[in-house]
Amino acid sequence: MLLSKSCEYGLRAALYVSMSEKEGYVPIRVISSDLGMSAHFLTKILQQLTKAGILKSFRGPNGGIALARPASQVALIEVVEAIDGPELFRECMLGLPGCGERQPCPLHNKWMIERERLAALFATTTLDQLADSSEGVGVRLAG
Amino acid sequence: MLLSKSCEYGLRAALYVSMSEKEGYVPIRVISSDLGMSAHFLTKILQQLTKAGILKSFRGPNGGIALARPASQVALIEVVEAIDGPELFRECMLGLPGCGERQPCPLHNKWMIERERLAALFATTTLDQLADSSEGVGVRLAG
DNA sequence: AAGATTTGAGACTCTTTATTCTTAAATACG
DNA sequence: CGTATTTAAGAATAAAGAGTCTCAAATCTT
Ligand code: SF4
Ligand code: SF4
Repeated sequence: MLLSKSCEYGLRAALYVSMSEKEGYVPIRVISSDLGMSAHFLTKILQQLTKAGILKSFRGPNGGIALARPASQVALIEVVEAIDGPELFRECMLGLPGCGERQPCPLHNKWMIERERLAALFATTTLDQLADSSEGVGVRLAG
Repeated sequence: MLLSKSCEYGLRAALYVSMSEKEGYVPIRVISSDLGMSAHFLTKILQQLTKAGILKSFRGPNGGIALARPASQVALIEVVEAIDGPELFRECMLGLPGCGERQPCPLHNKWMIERERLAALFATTTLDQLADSSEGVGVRLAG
């Protein structure tokens, strides 16, 4: 699995928030309901994004979560690394320590290229790029 | 994590076998010792490769495992799919069902390209290509 | 002030993956 | 035959990930 389930949920929720037209905070309950997730579980995941400075939260009635920055300034890689950590973009394919530092295997070069492409894809894609797509059709975020 | 730990171990062991110059069967105990793995655990993993027709095994003294086919005819993707299954090369990045069939997000096209590149990398690279590398220096398979 | 709403934090349970352990089956050799 | 060697199979345990539950803290409304 490329991304953990928590990470998938976090990304989908972040996209949901960036797509919600209203200005204020969106209750987690609403998000979880719309995306078919457990509210408790999603709350836990979104706390990680809040701690990472990607989301901001507000308690009480009319509370919820919102993007801490404009969607155009949140790259997907920030969400991924906040939840799954940076390992995916740094690890050796065979799980060996000190990737490529000594005796790199021929796979190394090819893998590095793919890994960098993957990192670039996540780093250059922002939430608003996904949210603005589909020309009004709406991005599918639930099954 | 791109590949499970079992899969990493299986790949490393398969590379080890394809690099061992001797003709006969290599005892799992020797492999596990050289690669710093538990013999019991590796045995279990290699059984999956044997069942998949990638390795052949032989019991008793002078027994062990060997490639069922020449290393030049074993693509890495076979090992990966025998252990981790084909999900990695088929799944949606956000874990949504029916990837791309309806309302594909803009990430979809980019992700499909990367996924296909990844699949191609595993599909076109064979064990002997890795084993023959490093011009005698030897491929590093242990930490 | 009182009660309702909503996130924060953490304990807890369940499931999957990782790892170890035990026993059986096949093979070689004296 | 009897014993040592080695894989096969599967139970048992440990660790990590996924998901649930409880309670506290902040905030709003009345
Ligand atoms: S060279 Fe290949 S096997 Fe060695 S650390 Fe890099 S990716 Fe891993
Ligand atoms: S379009 Fe994007 S989000 Fe939708 S299924 Fe394909 S990869 Fe997943």
